Amino acid sequence: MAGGGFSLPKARPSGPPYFSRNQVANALHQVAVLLELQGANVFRVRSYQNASRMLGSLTEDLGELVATGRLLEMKGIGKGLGSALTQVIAEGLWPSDWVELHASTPEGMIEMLGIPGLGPKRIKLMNQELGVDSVASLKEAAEAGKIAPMKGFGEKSQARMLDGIELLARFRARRRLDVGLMYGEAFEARISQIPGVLKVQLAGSARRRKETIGDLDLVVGVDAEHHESVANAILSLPGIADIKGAGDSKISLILDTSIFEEGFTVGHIDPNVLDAIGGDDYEQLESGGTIDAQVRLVPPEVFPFTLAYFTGSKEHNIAMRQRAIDRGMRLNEFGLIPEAKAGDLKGMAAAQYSLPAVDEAEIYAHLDLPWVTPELREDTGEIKAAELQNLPDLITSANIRGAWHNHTTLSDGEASLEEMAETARKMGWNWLGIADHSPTLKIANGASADDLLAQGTTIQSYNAAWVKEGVDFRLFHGVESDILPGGKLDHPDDVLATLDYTVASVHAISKWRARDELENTEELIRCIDHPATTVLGHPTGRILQGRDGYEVDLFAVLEHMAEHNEEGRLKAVELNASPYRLDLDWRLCKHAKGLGVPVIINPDAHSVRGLADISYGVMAARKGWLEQGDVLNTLPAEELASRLV
DNA sequence: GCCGTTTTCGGCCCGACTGTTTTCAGTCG
Repeated sequence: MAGGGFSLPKARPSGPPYFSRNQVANALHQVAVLLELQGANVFRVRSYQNASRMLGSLTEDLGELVATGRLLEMKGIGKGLGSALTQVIAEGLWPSDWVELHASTPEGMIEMLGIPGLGPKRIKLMNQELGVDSVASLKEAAEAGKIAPMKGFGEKSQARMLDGIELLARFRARRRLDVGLMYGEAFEARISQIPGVLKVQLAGSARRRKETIGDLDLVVGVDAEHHESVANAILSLPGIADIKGAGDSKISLILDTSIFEEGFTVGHIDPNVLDAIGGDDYEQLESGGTIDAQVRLVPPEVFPFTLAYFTGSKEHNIAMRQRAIDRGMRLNEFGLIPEAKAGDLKGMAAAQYSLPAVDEAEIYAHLDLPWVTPELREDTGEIKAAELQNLPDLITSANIRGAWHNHTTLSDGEASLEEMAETARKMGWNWLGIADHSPTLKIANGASADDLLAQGTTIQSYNAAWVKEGVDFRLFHGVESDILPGGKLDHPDDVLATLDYTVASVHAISKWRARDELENTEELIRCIDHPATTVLGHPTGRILQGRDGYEVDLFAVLEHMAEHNEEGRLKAVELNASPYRLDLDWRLCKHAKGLGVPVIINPDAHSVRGLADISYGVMAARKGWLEQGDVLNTLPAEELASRLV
């Protein structure tokens, strides 16, 4: 979340609107969390959460919604929130009870929510009884044995809290998608080889391709006669560091790196990314790493229901469940059960009356919907789109013909121009763009104008040779220019004019993070207005699990880019495909698409191996509802070239 | 706090597991 801090932002001086939609959605989320910690009615908490999510996925201008009063007509915005938000946007004043909530809740209590197994109720209780108000003071109290004697707590709870604190310190509780998939696929492969296993599939946020993953969910289909032997076999697989719990249908485990048959390495990481995620300690941390996994064992006829249920998201499930209720049925992890037949039966006992489904598509069909691909299951409009038979035809890796933002040994890449081109061709691409760093970025060995021009000459000669040989492949020549103060680019205009394109990116992260949203937004817009700027590179500078991006109103930036595109000047936004970045965030892809701003997925490869990171970008693009036509990588080389004039 | 072709009150998704209890609350997904 941009900004990071858990506080209500200051109103921008230029309002109204005094706050961006992101800021308001964030504030609502924070109020929901604070209300939980105060022990407020859970449904009241939920309405704040719903409103936050609704605003976060809105594509209309919030200021306009307030000005026209249409905000009050939106589902989830009633009298209370409606007038509060109107005041926030139109007058720049946060409601006094929100301010009071922030003032009266120690920040450490919010941090404590990140400890697995600890929720708002017990945090509140410990705060009242023991004065615990931070992770540090909780650790102290637990080590002193003060937690266990409390009513409703015990020795085990106390020990679990200490374990949880250690986990939080090591991994901030979530892992990047690439790491999660690596563990998940390895575990899935091992389970699939156990005799008696009919099916096994990774579910949860990994299947939905979220940029970070809390824990792994796997669903295993097994006949009753093999249930016990399969459960035992899973518990004795290599790679299991600890067994947290093992019930009849659910096994809860901690996996470590010994799950990988071929060992574990983190591969090449950019120095500036590495710095943000812990520097030289990172590889050691990751090789000593663990991840939580839950395995559900179910009979084969129940498998699709359990898979759908544990794929989530929670919000998507709630909406689906409601849809079932509207049709007189009950949807859960065991089945889709007509209420009239289920009666008072619960859980698995009711499942015998379930409508049959051999796969997820049949479950959706029972609810009059086409199958919804897991990436879209976030309750951000996919159910409505499915209902209207209007789901996007999502981009796939097979649609990708090339990418623009890649590095060579001219700056900080590990591979030569030739090696990069060769690998791209082997991947079946038709073109590749080279965009090495510009001079200001000394840490990345930014190339001088002369070296850049020489690189251009080499590229021309390669292209000429390929034409001669009848090879359907070409190189594009660009640069990744630092965005300098005033939104300026890092090369003279006459040098930039020799290039096919310019990727403009922020690298002076600490400086940008020290400034406010308004200044950063204006600076980016100035840079986008530079005639040579073609692509806005990694638009927020975030490093997942490392650092938040700088604050910027990307809605405003994208709207500005849209104006250029409408007037025929190509201004594309990068979806940086590095699993450490995935920036543009998928949540904003749909907005870029709606505005008509082209997206380009860039691996930002610093080695031949790095080109493969494109797959993470495609996952994020799919999650962001992008279709072939929204993404420049899908264009044939000549068509792309024609967009550059 | 929101919502309503059973509308202004009484609902709001629902089940598993854990650790604490001896009938249940808290947490999670």
